Amino acid sequence: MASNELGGTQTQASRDYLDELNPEQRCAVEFGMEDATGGGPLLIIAGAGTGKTQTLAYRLAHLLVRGADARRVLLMTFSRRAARELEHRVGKIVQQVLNLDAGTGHLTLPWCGTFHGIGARLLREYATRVGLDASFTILDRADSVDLMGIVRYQQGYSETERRFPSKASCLSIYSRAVNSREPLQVLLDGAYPWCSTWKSALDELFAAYVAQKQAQHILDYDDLLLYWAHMMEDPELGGEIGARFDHVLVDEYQDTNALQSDIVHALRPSGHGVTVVGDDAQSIYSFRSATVRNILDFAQHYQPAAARVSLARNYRSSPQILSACNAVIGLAKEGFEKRLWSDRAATPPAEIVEVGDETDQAQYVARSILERRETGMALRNQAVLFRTSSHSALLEIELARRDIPFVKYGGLRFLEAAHIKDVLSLLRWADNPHHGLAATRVAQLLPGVGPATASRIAGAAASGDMLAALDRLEIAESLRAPWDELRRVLRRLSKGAARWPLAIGEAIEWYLPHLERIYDDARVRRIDLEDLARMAALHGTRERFLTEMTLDPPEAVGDEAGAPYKDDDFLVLSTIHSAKGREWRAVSVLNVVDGCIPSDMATGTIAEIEEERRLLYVAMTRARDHLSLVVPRRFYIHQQSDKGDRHVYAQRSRFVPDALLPHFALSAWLPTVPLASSSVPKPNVAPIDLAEKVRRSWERN
DNA sequence: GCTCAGGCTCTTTTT
DNA sequence: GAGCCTGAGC
Repeated sequence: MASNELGGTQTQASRDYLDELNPEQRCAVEFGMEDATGGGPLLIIAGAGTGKTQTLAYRLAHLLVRGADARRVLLMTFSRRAARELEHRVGKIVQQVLNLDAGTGHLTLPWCGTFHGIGARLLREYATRVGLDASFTILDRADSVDLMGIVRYQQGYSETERRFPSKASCLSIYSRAVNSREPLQVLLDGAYPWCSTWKSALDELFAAYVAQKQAQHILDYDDLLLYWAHMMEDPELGGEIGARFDHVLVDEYQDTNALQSDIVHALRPSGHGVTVVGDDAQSIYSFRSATVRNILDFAQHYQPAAARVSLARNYRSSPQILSACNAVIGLAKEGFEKRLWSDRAATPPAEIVEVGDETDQAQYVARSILERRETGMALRNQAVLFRTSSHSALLEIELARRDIPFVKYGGLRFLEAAHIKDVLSLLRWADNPHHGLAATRVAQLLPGVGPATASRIAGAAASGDMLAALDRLEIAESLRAPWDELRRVLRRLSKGAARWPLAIGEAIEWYLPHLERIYDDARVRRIDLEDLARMAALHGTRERFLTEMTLDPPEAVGDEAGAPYKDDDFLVLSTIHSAKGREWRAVSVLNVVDGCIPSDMATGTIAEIEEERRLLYVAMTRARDHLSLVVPRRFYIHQQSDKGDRHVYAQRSRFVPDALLPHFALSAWLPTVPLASSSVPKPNVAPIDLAEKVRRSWERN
């Protein structure tokens, strides 16, 4: 697109647009520009709110303005949302600098996306050269767990007396091993000591899991990186892929794992044209094998060492909020020493609010959100963050009760609902006849078909011409009608026959009778299917729809689906992980107590606890003008099988010890006394103010 | 070979 | 409260 026009259009007028940057940012943007290759490796340490995206966008724009070819720039971000935003910002800057009018068309960076997304693209392109089927299907996490479960069962590890790790544990061990590139025994001893004795059994299990994936022409998330890394290790192919790019930029480098850093290093072994950006204090993805060592050791990886620029001026938060953030991260054990500073206008200090229990917490938060809204702060400028998706359950009820619209990020996804997976499985099976996992899932929807029949059906489908093979298959007479229906829809969906997006309508139409039969709440689920159909229409082909739904699933409940709601004002609820890179004027953090932050699932090792500390830091640094940490004193514990529900007293999070309290304003909040307990007449009660009551009836409460 | 009931375990964060 | 495994009954 615009890249062609960019070559040679370098102008003098473009110099002063860098004046908007502060000296450190400018240094990062201009680094190595005297060199046609963009200079040696560069590490940008960008603290929270220091204009990281801005700096990266300017550096990219600067490269393009000075003649770099947009098609030869590889930009990897953590999420698709971040990729889109960067692309948009770069386009705007370039357009302004070169005085292109809006009609010139938007600049596109064709190689801009997540590691997994870029990996998938390269693998499809090089599939035939590396022995893959170019129409491979990508397995999402839940499907990977299911496949691991099947293999686990086939290998005979599911007999209970042997107490073998669960399918989910098996997959997470496998995934950790792949992404960290650690030998299995080392990984087990370090992170899964209770599984250490299963080393050789796990070796066998994983070998079978890999064989199954290959037989079914499917890749899981880890494979997208693993096969890519393997391609890079081949001298010829690796060189060829590396030579396609002049510049490699990686955002959120603190959250990359060993496999990803190997890929980056292999793309450009000399480090020329490599820029990585990140903040070690915000590393929160070690459960996905991300290692903060990548960023801590990046500079020394090269000879001579990579240049390093640190951004410490914070543009986001008020000095009061920042001092609380700095205090919390100041207690961390390791990291680049840096203190963020801000000269924004003063605000009241960050708050710690004690409430009675989680019910009070929900009331307090809902109420304070409405109060701020009354002062003119729109709901969309406010967010509520929490460690675990379920922590917001009570608040969601309270918000619904008060008619406060919200969107929730993180946690259970749309795609994980059984009825969505059923329909997607049908499409995936039609797309990839070898996909036994999808095939067995679909076949078992037919009443009277269980695992045995389903696996016969899947086996037949994988052998050559799927439709002919299924026609030949012997199926019990009692299954005749549903079996005919299934083959009919498969024929209509088969490659070539299916027009997109009409095909999804056919798939849903076939599925509806099964939906009605299986679920009591079929009507609600049917609405989800309508949403799915709408999303499908936004993608050009079936293959792209299936790939993108897996790699970039709709992030929020209600996201994408409800276009008419887009203009509405709504509150954001989000897990802290999903809040990365975002900011709001007011942020409330729920359950700032030990057991939630840090999660009691993550207090085993010092490294885990340190990561939980960074998690709280990430949550706090999202706030611009208002921050409150909510501390419920009493907790109801459900799901403790033996004694039933009980409640426990919680301590304020260990990450905010008494010594840090001077950085906060402390308060306690009590719910308004319920009417019943105040109904005893008190002396000197004021007369009932009916006028007040009438006025109040117009207030939103 | 399919389905359903009953007893067991585990419970986070996500591309 | 859900998911997993087993075993009884059809």
